Amino acid sequence: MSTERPHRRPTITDVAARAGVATSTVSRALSRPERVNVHTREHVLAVVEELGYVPNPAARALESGRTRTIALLVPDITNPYFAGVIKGAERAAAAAGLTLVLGDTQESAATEEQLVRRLGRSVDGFVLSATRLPDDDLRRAAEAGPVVLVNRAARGLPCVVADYDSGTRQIVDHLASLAHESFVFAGGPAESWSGHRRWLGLQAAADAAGLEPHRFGPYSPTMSGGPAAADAVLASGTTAVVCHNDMLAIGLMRRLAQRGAMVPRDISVVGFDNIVGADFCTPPLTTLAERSEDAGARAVEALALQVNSRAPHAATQLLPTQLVIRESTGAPRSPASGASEAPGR
Amino acid sequence: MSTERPHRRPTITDVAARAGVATSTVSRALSRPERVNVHTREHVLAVVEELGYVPNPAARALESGRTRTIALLVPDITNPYFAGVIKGAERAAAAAGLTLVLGDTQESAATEEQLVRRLGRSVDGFVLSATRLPDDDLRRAAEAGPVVLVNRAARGLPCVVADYDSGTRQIVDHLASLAHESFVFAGGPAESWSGHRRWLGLQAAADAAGLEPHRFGPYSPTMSGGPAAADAVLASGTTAVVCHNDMLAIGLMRRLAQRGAMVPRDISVVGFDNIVGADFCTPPLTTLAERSEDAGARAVEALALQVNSRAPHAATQLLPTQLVIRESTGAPRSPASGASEAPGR
DNA sequence: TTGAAAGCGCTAACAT
DNA sequence: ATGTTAGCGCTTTCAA
Repeated sequence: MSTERPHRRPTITDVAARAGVATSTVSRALSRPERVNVHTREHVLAVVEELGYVPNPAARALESGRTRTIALLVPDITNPYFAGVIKGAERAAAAAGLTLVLGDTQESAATEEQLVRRLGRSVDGFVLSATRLPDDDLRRAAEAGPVVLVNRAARGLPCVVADYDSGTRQIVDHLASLAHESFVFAGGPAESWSGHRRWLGLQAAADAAGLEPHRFGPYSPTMSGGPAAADAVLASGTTAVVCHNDMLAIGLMRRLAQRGAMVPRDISVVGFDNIVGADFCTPPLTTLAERSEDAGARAVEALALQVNSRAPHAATQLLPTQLVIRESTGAPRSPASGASEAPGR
Repeated sequence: MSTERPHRRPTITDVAARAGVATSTVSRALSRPERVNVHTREHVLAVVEELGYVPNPAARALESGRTRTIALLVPDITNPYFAGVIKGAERAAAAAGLTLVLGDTQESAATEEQLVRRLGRSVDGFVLSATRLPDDDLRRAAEAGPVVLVNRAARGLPCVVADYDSGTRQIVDHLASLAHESFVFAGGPAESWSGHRRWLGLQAAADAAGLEPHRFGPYSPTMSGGPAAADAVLASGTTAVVCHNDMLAIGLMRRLAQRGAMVPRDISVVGFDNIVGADFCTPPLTTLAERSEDAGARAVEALALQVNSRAPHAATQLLPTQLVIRESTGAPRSPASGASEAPGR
């Protein structure tokens, strides 16, 4: 057993002393290798290696004002959609040499605002995913440092959003081709920008296709929002329901099953997100696939650009969406053969 | 439009000057309020408020050597089990005033090791969840700073683990009570400690209950591992399979369905984790529930303790497990009535 | 090409 | 109770 006292980590001074040079030389050898004699550089690097020296990021941050750390805020980590965003962001951050701090805002604007404030000084920028913050707060945040939005647009801020215009059109066209004449949109949180866009898109597409859209809700965008939505939908007698997201759709389908309604025979169900699980729930869910990992990755890349260049730019990146048709959608029962109104018998 | 130049953030010096006191007084007023005259304190705090002063964490970190940041490393963020761990960890970290950095190791020991090195200087400690690192590496990491393990035990390191002894007994007893006489364990990655423990527990419990256990694998602990496992299981003719985790179990059941095998009629399936999705897959999965959020939270709490007290301690926290019986398990077909061997016909 | 020295913003002795 | 001062580890002028 060696006398392993937890020895102090070597500092740049230690390296300089050991190498017989000034600290500034060590610093240069590390960050601007070309500005130091190749010979001394190699010597310095050898000592660095020998001592296992690693620069202290706090000291660097103090000097430069940048931490090489960015924050990603999501409404709910356990929602598989955001898990995808996180994964993509994590990968892109690692690739850009940035450290990723994660925050769960618990679907709350207040929590989100607090996190932005708390983390503001420790990070170089934010990726705000499905933020619940009003535009004003967003712009204020953007004044303090780079901000990139995911699935939310705000004038002057860069963002990565799914192409909901195309997506909602795909959904409505699908429903129309099945001969549905109207549908219900089971909405999510009122502050949800993507929910708003989805509804706008659905209305426009319905208008174009001659369907009649109705909006219910708001419901919690989780499985627990399902029962309320299902009951309302059942009571309405609609033939199709488009849900704010897959979690809600799955929760809704469970309740539907409990209440004896068959999907899609009695009601067709469509979701948004195409989360893991949408393919193995019962019945497998027809849903609009977004590229969540791509979204996370693109957002971080855009942020990295701003962090590095210090140049704010406000491009909007539109990510394609694609309707994945599974078994939760079908033709509505024709009124004449509807079991519930079968005469006689 | 105001001439909003992005003015320099106020420092402690600005506050001191404005308040007409020394910087140390400001510092004290903020961190040790009781050690400063109530009157001056209030004045200082007012100025702090007025200027919108927020301490620079980098400067604090440089001085104290602590960053009030901890890292959580998980093998795969998109696995709902780890999403739970992350959520719990995030909540506990916020409660303890710690910032949480997240790392996805992509099921790779090399990536994990790299992350530990890269983040080592920027965080006060690590929570390593289902780490793939060998004991030696773990101990080395623990020398550099506090480490808490989730679902992995290593001598001398604090950890939070699920009670697999009880859990595997529950599984085997359930299978035995259904009159299964043997079962297959579809194993996960060879480096997985929890996989190892699960297998050990299953063997012991099987021994006690008089069942015959077989181990197949390793398989990828994801849905994509399912097909290989399903095919092997089918070929073996076993009546029951216990899968390394729910993702694998669900992937396996899909393949089983594709190949025309009925669950549980032809084969009973058991998973580990009780992820979201285990309740709405087809058929709903019998699985051993772990308290993933609790695990994440406990681990962070244990880490916070070490970070604050600087006192290493190595307690093992055992989290209860509970078998959730759903519809993927049932009695094996009695050999006499087996459809596949029905004579004649 | 290299070295000396001045901070970055904050906290913690040490003085008063 | 408050002020003065010396760093924490690093980068960056400015000189040599």
